[in-house]
Amino acid sequence: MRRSILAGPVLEVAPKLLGMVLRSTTEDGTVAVRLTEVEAYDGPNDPGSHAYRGQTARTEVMFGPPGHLYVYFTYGMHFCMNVVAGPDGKPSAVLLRAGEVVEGLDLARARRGHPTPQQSAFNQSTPRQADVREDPPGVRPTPAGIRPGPVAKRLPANPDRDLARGPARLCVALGIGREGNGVDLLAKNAPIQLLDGPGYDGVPSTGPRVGLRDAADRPWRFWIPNDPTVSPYRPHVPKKRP
DNA sequence: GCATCGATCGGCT
DNA sequence: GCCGATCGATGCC
Repeated sequence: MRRSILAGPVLEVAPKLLGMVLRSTTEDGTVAVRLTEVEAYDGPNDPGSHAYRGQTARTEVMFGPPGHLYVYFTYGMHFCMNVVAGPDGKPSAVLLRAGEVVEGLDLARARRGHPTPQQSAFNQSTPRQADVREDPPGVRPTPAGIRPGPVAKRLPANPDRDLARGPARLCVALGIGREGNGVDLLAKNAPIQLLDGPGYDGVPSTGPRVGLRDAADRPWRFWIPNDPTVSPYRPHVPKKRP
């Protein structure tokens, strides 16, 4: 992974991050994800960017060189992270919104509070007793003894899909919080690293960024089409007045 | 100072 | 689909 790739215009950098791998190592172990969904934020030209109104203590990392990690805290409980892009001094960044866990699956599951396959009925033919729910009236076993119905529908076919589906989940799966802010992702011994990975050859899908009030019309979200780990689109919703 | 609301998520209806 | 949680950055008086 070369820093010069990240130093270009953020709208060119963002799609290039698709298919790249972010790997994080803590005392608990290593988790790596292949990035499947990102959003571009173009600093002073972009009302949706945290850097739109100039540099603050929170946003100072974005004003530094490309390839560093900008982590921020939001909604009183979540962390989200960006890869700083563009040349030194230009505060553009790419929000990492989702990925597929490709290493450290068990650790990622534990951090996200997902049961391991051994602990649950996921993907097993015989559900444990606690997962069995009462059938609604009218539901009967088929002649083969298989009950279609709420139980089968409530258990997702692939729970691992959700491990890093969404920017805050991605941070949890990788064990990244405040202390990740400012880390140089291209440094040789950094605890969090951006690696070339398999890359992505196809044409990314694009659309408006998720949950923004301002500049909601700019199609600066990029994702790998048909990838199940991409998060669902949500428009901005104004809060209700008391 | 104080009020507002967010680059969200999980639980519940 | 709707709602509440929870805190820090920002903006207005």
